[in-house]
Amino acid sequence: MTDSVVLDPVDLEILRLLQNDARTTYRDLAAAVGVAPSTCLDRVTRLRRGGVILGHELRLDPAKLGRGLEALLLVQVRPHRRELITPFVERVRALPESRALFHLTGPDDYLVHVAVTGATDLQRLVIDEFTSRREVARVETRLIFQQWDCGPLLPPAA
Amino acid sequence: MTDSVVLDPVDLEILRLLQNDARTTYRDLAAAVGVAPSTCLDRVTRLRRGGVILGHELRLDPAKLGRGLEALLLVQVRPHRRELITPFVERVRALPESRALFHLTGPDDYLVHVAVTGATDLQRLVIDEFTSRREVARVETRLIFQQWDCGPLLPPAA
DNA sequence: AATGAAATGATTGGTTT
DNA sequence: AAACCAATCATTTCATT
Repeated sequence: MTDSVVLDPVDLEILRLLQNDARTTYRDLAAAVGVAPSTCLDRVTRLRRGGVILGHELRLDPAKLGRGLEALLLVQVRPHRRELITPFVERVRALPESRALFHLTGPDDYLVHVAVTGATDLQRLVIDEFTSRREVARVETRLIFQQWDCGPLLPPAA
Repeated sequence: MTDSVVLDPVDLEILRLLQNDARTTYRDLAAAVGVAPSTCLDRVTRLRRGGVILGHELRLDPAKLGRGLEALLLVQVRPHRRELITPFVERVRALPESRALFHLTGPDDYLVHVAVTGATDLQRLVIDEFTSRREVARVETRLIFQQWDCGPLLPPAA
Protein backbone atom coordinates (compact mmCIF):
# COMPACT_ATOMS: atom_id res chain seq x y z
CA MET A 1 0.00 0.00 0.00
CA THR A 2 2.70 2.44 0.94
CA ASP A 3 5.15 4.04 -1.42
CA SER A 4 8.04 1.68 -0.74
CA VAL A 5 8.90 1.05 -4.36
CA VAL A 6 11.93 2.74 -5.87
CA LEU A 7 11.60 3.67 -9.52
CA ASP A 8 14.69 4.40 -11.53
CA PRO A 9 14.69 6.13 -14.93
CA VAL A 10 14.48 2.78 -16.74
CA ASP A 11 11.36 1.78 -14.79
CA LEU A 12 9.75 5.12 -15.50
CA GLU A 13 10.50 4.87 -19.19
CA ILE A 14 9.06 1.36 -19.34
CA LEU A 15 5.89 2.52 -17.60
CA ARG A 16 5.60 5.47 -19.93
CA LEU A 17 5.74 3.20 -22.96
CA LEU A 18 3.38 0.57 -21.59
CA GLN A 19 0.97 3.30 -20.65
CA ASN A 20 0.61 4.18 -24.31
CA ASP A 21 0.25 0.58 -25.40
CA ALA A 22 0.01 -2.12 -22.78
CA ARG A 23 0.88 -4.75 -25.40
CA THR A 24 4.27 -3.42 -26.38
CA THR A 25 6.57 -6.45 -26.61
CA TYR A 26 9.55 -6.80 -24.29
CA ARG A 27 11.71 -6.80 -27.37
CA ASP A 28 10.41 -3.38 -28.42
CA LEU A 29 10.53 -2.08 -24.87
CA ALA A 30 14.12 -3.20 -24.61
CA ALA A 31 15.08 -1.47 -27.83
CA ALA A 32 13.42 1.74 -26.71
CA VAL A 33 14.92 1.94 -23.24
CA GLY A 34 18.32 0.46 -24.10
CA VAL A 35 18.43 -2.73 -22.05
CA ALA A 36 18.01 -6.42 -22.85
CA PRO A 37 14.53 -7.91 -23.32
CA SER A 38 15.05 -10.22 -20.37
CA THR A 39 15.86 -7.22 -18.21
CA CYS A 40 12.61 -5.60 -19.30
CA LEU A 41 10.73 -8.71 -18.28
CA ASP A 42 12.46 -8.58 -14.91
CA ARG A 43 11.54 -4.94 -14.48
CA VAL A 44 7.91 -5.41 -15.39
CA THR A 45 7.63 -8.44 -13.14
CA ARG A 46 9.05 -6.42 -10.28
CA LEU A 47 6.69 -3.52 -11.00
CA ARG A 48 3.76 -5.90 -10.92
CA ARG A 49 4.85 -7.51 -7.68
CA GLY A 50 5.54 -4.10 -6.18
CA GLY A 51 1.98 -3.04 -6.92
CA VAL A 52 2.91 -0.23 -9.27
CA ILE A 53 1.30 -2.09 -12.15
CA LEU A 54 -2.13 -3.19 -10.98
CA GLY A 55 -3.09 -5.09 -14.09
CA HIS A 56 -3.65 -5.27 -17.80
CA GLU A 57 -7.17 -4.21 -18.55
CA LEU A 58 -9.35 -4.46 -21.62
CA ARG A 59 -11.27 -1.26 -22.21
CA LEU A 60 -14.70 -1.98 -23.63
CA ASP A 61 -17.30 0.42 -24.99
CA PRO A 62 -20.41 0.05 -22.82
CA ALA A 63 -22.61 1.51 -25.57
CA LYS A 64 -21.59 -1.30 -27.95
CA LEU A 65 -22.63 -3.81 -25.34
CA GLY A 66 -26.11 -2.42 -25.01
CA ARG A 67 -25.40 -0.13 -22.08
CA GLY A 68 -25.81 3.19 -23.82
CA LEU A 69 -26.64 5.32 -20.78
CA GLU A 70 -24.20 6.14 -18.03
CA ALA A 71 -24.82 8.08 -14.85
CA LEU A 72 -23.27 9.09 -11.57
CA LEU A 73 -25.26 8.54 -8.39
CA LEU A 74 -24.48 10.62 -5.33
CA VAL A 75 -25.57 8.64 -2.31
CA GLN A 76 -25.91 9.44 1.37
CA VAL A 77 -25.69 6.42 3.68
CA ARG A 78 -26.99 7.15 7.15
CA PRO A 79 -26.12 6.42 9.83
CA HIS A 80 -22.60 6.33 8.48
CA ARG A 81 -21.35 3.46 10.57
CA ARG A 82 -19.20 0.49 9.64
CA GLU A 83 -21.90 -2.09 10.14
CA LEU A 84 -24.02 -0.31 7.53
CA ILE A 85 -21.47 0.99 5.06
CA THR A 86 -19.48 -2.22 4.66
CA PRO A 87 -22.44 -4.23 3.34
CA PHE A 88 -23.57 -1.22 1.30
CA VAL A 89 -20.22 -1.10 -0.48
CA GLU A 90 -20.25 -4.81 -1.18
CA ARG A 91 -23.81 -4.73 -2.47
CA VAL A 92 -23.08 -1.83 -4.82
CA ARG A 93 -19.89 -3.44 -6.09
CA ALA A 94 -21.82 -6.58 -6.90
CA LEU A 95 -24.44 -4.84 -9.03
CA PRO A 96 -23.91 -5.61 -12.71
CA GLU A 97 -24.64 -1.96 -13.52
CA SER A 98 -21.86 -0.60 -11.32
CA ARG A 99 -18.60 0.44 -12.93
CA ALA A 100 -16.84 2.28 -10.12
CA LEU A 101 -17.48 3.32 -6.54
CA PHE A 102 -15.94 6.15 -4.51
CA HIS A 103 -16.13 6.95 -0.81
CA LEU A 104 -15.94 10.72 -0.56
CA THR A 105 -15.70 13.66 1.76
CA GLY A 106 -18.54 16.16 1.55
CA PRO A 107 -22.30 16.00 1.81
CA ASP A 108 -22.59 12.87 -0.34
CA ASP A 109 -20.90 9.82 1.08
CA TYR A 110 -20.58 7.75 -2.06
CA LEU A 111 -20.41 8.28 -5.77
CA VAL A 112 -21.42 5.36 -7.97
CA HIS A 113 -20.66 5.27 -11.67
CA VAL A 114 -23.22 3.10 -13.45
CA ALA A 115 -23.85 1.98 -17.04
CA VAL A 116 -27.41 0.99 -17.92
CA THR A 117 -29.56 0.11 -20.88
CA GLY A 118 -31.64 3.26 -20.74
CA ALA A 119 -33.72 5.55 -18.59
CA THR A 120 -36.13 2.81 -17.55
CA ASP A 121 -33.29 0.62 -16.39
CA LEU A 122 -31.77 3.53 -14.48
CA GLN A 123 -35.05 4.28 -12.76
CA ARG A 124 -35.38 0.67 -11.69
CA LEU A 125 -31.82 0.61 -10.43
CA VAL A 126 -32.20 3.79 -8.37
CA ILE A 127 -35.47 2.74 -6.82
CA ASP A 128 -34.92 -0.97 -6.26
CA GLU A 129 -31.26 -0.95 -5.31
CA PHE A 130 -30.82 2.41 -3.62
CA THR A 131 -33.75 4.48 -2.38
CA SER A 132 -35.69 1.43 -1.22
CA ARG A 133 -32.89 0.58 1.25
CA ARG A 134 -33.27 1.86 4.78
CA GLU A 135 -29.63 2.97 5.07
CA VAL A 136 -29.79 5.05 1.88
CA ALA A 137 -30.88 8.49 3.01
CA ARG A 138 -30.65 10.25 -0.35
CA VAL A 139 -29.74 9.59 -3.97
CA GLU A 140 -29.00 12.24 -6.55
CA THR A 141 -28.77 11.08 -10.15
CA ARG A 142 -26.65 12.85 -12.72
CA LEU A 143 -26.58 11.65 -16.29
CA ILE A 144 -23.29 11.58 -18.17
CA PHE A 145 -23.51 13.51 -21.43
CA GLN A 146 -19.97 12.75 -22.43
CA GLN A 147 -16.75 11.57 -20.88
CA TRP A 148 -13.08 11.88 -21.71
CA ASP A 149 -9.91 10.15 -20.77
CA CYS A 150 -7.10 12.42 -19.80
CA GLY A 151 -3.37 12.32 -20.34
CA PRO A 152 -1.24 9.48 -19.02
CA LEU A 153 -0.61 9.25 -15.29
CA LEU A 154 3.07 9.51 -15.99
CA PRO A 155 4.14 12.69 -17.79
CA PRO A 156 6.09 12.19 -21.06
CA ALA A 157 9.69 12.17 -19.74
CA ALA A 158 11.44 14.48 -17.33
CA MET B 1 -20.53 5.22 -32.42
CA THR B 2 -23.83 3.45 -32.83
CA ASP B 3 -24.61 -0.09 -31.81
CA SER B 4 -24.15 -1.64 -35.23
CA VAL B 5 -21.96 -4.53 -34.08
CA VAL B 6 -23.44 -7.98 -33.81
CA LEU B 7 -22.05 -10.11 -31.01
CA ASP B 8 -22.54 -13.84 -31.09
CA PRO B 9 -21.99 -16.16 -28.10
CA VAL B 10 -18.36 -16.76 -29.10
CA ASP B 11 -17.62 -13.02 -29.14
CA LEU B 12 -19.25 -12.59 -25.77
CA GLU B 13 -17.28 -15.45 -24.27
CA ILE B 14 -14.02 -14.06 -25.64
CA LEU B 15 -14.81 -10.65 -24.17
CA ARG B 16 -15.68 -12.19 -20.84
CA LEU B 17 -12.34 -13.95 -20.68
CA LEU B 18 -10.27 -10.99 -21.86
CA GLN B 19 -12.07 -8.82 -19.36
CA ASN B 20 -10.61 -10.91 -16.56
CA ASP B 21 -7.14 -10.93 -18.05
CA ALA B 22 -6.41 -8.84 -21.10
CA ARG B 23 -3.26 -10.89 -21.75
CA THR B 24 -4.90 -14.26 -22.16
CA THR B 25 -3.22 -15.91 -25.14
CA TYR B 26 -5.16 -16.74 -28.29
CA ARG B 27 -4.27 -20.34 -27.69
CA ASP B 28 -5.91 -20.29 -24.24
CA LEU B 29 -8.86 -18.30 -25.51
CA ALA B 30 -9.32 -20.82 -28.29
CA ALA B 31 -9.26 -23.73 -25.91
CA ALA B 32 -11.76 -22.07 -23.60
CA VAL B 33 -14.32 -21.09 -26.22
CA GLY B 34 -13.85 -24.11 -28.46
CA VAL B 35 -12.56 -22.58 -31.70
CA ALA B 36 -9.15 -22.40 -33.38
CA PRO B 37 -6.55 -19.85 -32.23
CA SER B 38 -6.59 -18.16 -35.62
CA THR B 39 -10.34 -17.77 -35.34
CA CYS B 40 -9.87 -16.09 -31.98
CA LEU B 41 -7.43 -13.69 -33.53
CA ASP B 42 -9.98 -12.92 -36.25
CA ARG B 43 -12.68 -12.33 -33.69
CA VAL B 44 -10.59 -10.04 -31.53
CA THR B 45 -9.43 -8.08 -34.57
CA ARG B 46 -13.02 -7.63 -35.63
CA LEU B 47 -14.06 -6.56 -32.13
CA ARG B 48 -11.30 -3.98 -32.10
CA ARG B 49 -12.22 -2.63 -35.52
CA GLY B 50 -15.87 -2.57 -34.55
CA GLY B 51 -15.06 -0.38 -31.57
CA VAL B 52 -16.25 -2.86 -28.97
CA ILE B 53 -12.69 -3.22 -27.69
CA LEU B 54 -11.33 0.28 -27.21
CA GLY B 55 -7.85 -0.72 -26.15
CA HIS B 56 -5.50 -2.57 -23.87
CA GLU B 57 -4.73 -0.45 -20.86
CA LEU B 58 -2.13 -0.68 -18.15
CA ARG B 59 -3.62 0.11 -14.77
CA LEU B 60 -1.13 1.91 -12.55
CA ASP B 61 -1.38 2.77 -8.86
CA PRO B 62 -1.20 6.58 -8.61
CA ALA B 63 -0.10 6.35 -4.97
CA LYS B 64 2.99 4.35 -5.96
CA LEU B 65 3.88 7.07 -8.43
CA GLY B 66 3.82 9.81 -5.86
CA ARG B 67 0.23 10.87 -6.39
CA GLY B 68 -1.24 9.73 -3.12
CA LEU B 69 -4.24 12.04 -2.99
CA GLU B 70 -7.19 11.81 -5.33
CA ALA B 71 -10.20 14.08 -5.51
CA LEU B 72 -13.29 14.85 -7.52
CA LEU B 73 -13.93 18.43 -8.53
CA LEU B 74 -17.46 19.53 -9.33
CA VAL B 75 -17.23 22.50 -11.64
CA GLN B 76 -19.76 25.01 -12.96
CA VAL B 77 -18.76 26.64 -16.25
CA ARG B 78 -20.79 29.76 -16.98
CA PRO B 79 -21.98 30.86 -19.38
CA HIS B 80 -22.36 27.32 -20.62
CA ARG B 81 -21.71 28.03 -24.27
CA ARG B 82 -19.67 26.12 -26.83
CA GLU B 83 -17.05 28.80 -27.24
CA LEU B 84 -16.26 28.58 -23.54
CA ILE B 85 -16.76 24.92 -22.75
CA THR B 86 -14.76 23.50 -25.64
CA PRO B 87 -11.51 25.16 -24.57
CA PHE B 88 -12.32 24.38 -20.93
CA VAL B 89 -12.56 20.68 -21.72
CA GLU B 90 -9.33 20.70 -23.66
CA ARG B 91 -7.48 22.59 -20.95
CA VAL B 92 -8.67 20.21 -18.24
CA ARG B 93 -7.80 17.14 -20.30
CA ALA B 94 -4.29 18.46 -20.78
CA LEU B 95 -3.59 18.93 -17.08
CA PRO B 96 -1.16 16.28 -15.82
CA GLU B 97 -3.28 15.91 -12.68
CA SER B 98 -6.46 15.01 -14.56
CA ARG B 99 -7.48 11.39 -14.79
CA ALA B 100 -11.03 11.60 -16.14
CA LEU B 101 -13.56 14.23 -17.10
CA PHE B 102 -17.35 14.02 -17.28
CA HIS B 103 -19.93 16.42 -18.69
CA LEU B 104 -23.03 15.99 -16.56
CA THR B 105 -26.63 16.94 -16.09
CA GLY B 106 -27.47 18.69 -12.85
CA PRO B 107 -26.23 21.77 -11.05
CA ASP B 108 -22.55 21.00 -11.68
CA ASP B 109 -21.57 20.95 -15.31
CA TYR B 110 -18.36 18.94 -15.07
CA LEU B 111 -16.81 16.42 -12.79
CA VAL B 112 -13.02 16.13 -12.86
CA HIS B 113 -11.18 13.21 -11.31
CA VAL B 114 -7.68 14.31 -10.29
CA ALA B 115 -4.66 12.64 -8.69
CA VAL B 116 -2.22 14.92 -6.89
CA THR B 117 0.80 14.78 -4.64
CA GLY B 118 -1.00 16.10 -1.59
CA ALA B 119 -3.23 18.82 -0.18
CA THR B 120 -0.89 21.63 -1.16
CA ASP B 121 -0.80 20.43 -4.73
CA LEU B 122 -4.57 20.14 -4.78
CA GLN B 123 -4.99 23.66 -3.45
CA ARG B 124 -2.68 25.01 -6.14
CA LEU B 125 -4.53 23.08 -8.82
CA VAL B 126 -7.95 24.30 -7.75
CA ILE B 127 -6.90 27.92 -7.46
CA ASP B 128 -4.56 28.26 -10.41
CA GLU B 129 -6.33 26.07 -12.92
CA PHE B 130 -9.96 26.43 -11.98
CA THR B 131 -11.25 29.20 -9.73
CA SER B 132 -8.89 31.77 -11.24
CA ARG B 133 -10.54 31.30 -14.65
CA ARG B 134 -13.32 33.68 -15.57
CA GLU B 135 -15.55 30.95 -17.04
CA VAL B 136 -15.36 28.81 -13.88
CA ALA B 137 -18.24 29.97 -11.73
CA ARG B 138 -17.82 27.47 -8.91
CA VAL B 139 -15.65 24.53 -7.83
CA GLU B 140 -16.53 22.05 -5.15
CA THR B 141 -13.74 19.75 -4.03
CA ARG B 142 -14.41 16.28 -2.65
CA LEU B 143 -11.57 14.11 -1.49
CA ILE B 144 -11.59 10.41 -2.31
CA PHE B 145 -11.21 8.30 0.83
CA GLN B 146 -11.26 5.04 -1.05
CA GLN B 147 -12.29 3.68 -4.42
CA TRP B 148 -13.30 0.31 -5.75
CA ASP B 149 -13.58 -1.34 -9.10
CA CYS B 150 -16.79 -3.14 -9.72
CA GLY B 151 -17.68 -6.33 -11.52
CA PRO B 152 -16.96 -6.81 -15.22
CA LEU B 153 -19.03 -4.91 -17.74
CA LEU B 154 -20.11 -8.22 -19.16
CA PRO B 155 -21.97 -10.50 -16.75
CA PRO B 156 -20.44 -14.01 -16.26
CA ALA B 157 -22.34 -15.96 -18.94
CA ALA B 158 -25.99 -16.01 -19.90
C1' DA C 1 22.03 -7.03 -16.26
C1' DA C 2 23.17 -9.64 -20.52
C1' DT C 3 23.40 -13.72 -23.42
C1' DG C 4 21.64 -17.26 -26.12
C1' DA C 5 19.01 -21.47 -26.40
C1' DA C 6 14.60 -23.69 -25.67
C1' DA C 7 9.76 -23.19 -25.19
C1' DT C 8 5.80 -20.85 -26.13
C1' DG C 9 2.74 -17.98 -28.61
C1' DA C 10 1.24 -15.08 -32.77
C1' DT C 11 0.27 -14.87 -37.40
C1' DT C 12 -0.31 -16.10 -42.18
C1' DG C 13 -1.90 -18.56 -46.36
C1' DG C 14 -4.03 -22.27 -48.25
C1' DT C 15 -7.99 -25.23 -47.75
C1' DT C 16 -12.59 -26.80 -46.21
C1' DT C 17 -17.34 -26.22 -44.71
C1' DA D 1 -18.03 -15.50 -45.19
C1' DA D 2 -16.17 -17.88 -41.48
C1' DA D 3 -13.35 -21.53 -39.44
C1' DC D 4 -9.50 -24.63 -39.46
C1' DC D 5 -4.85 -26.49 -39.93
C1' DA D 6 -0.15 -26.47 -40.25
C1' DA D 7 3.99 -24.04 -41.08
C1' DT D 8 6.58 -19.94 -40.14
C1' DC D 9 7.96 -16.36 -37.63
C1' DA D 10 8.32 -13.58 -33.36
C1' DT D 11 8.43 -13.31 -28.50
C1' DT D 12 9.01 -14.86 -23.92
C1' DT D 13 11.48 -17.12 -20.59
C1' DC D 14 15.21 -19.34 -18.18
C1' DA D 15 19.70 -21.10 -17.10
C1' DT D 16 24.08 -19.35 -17.14
C1' DT D 17 27.70 -15.98 -16.82
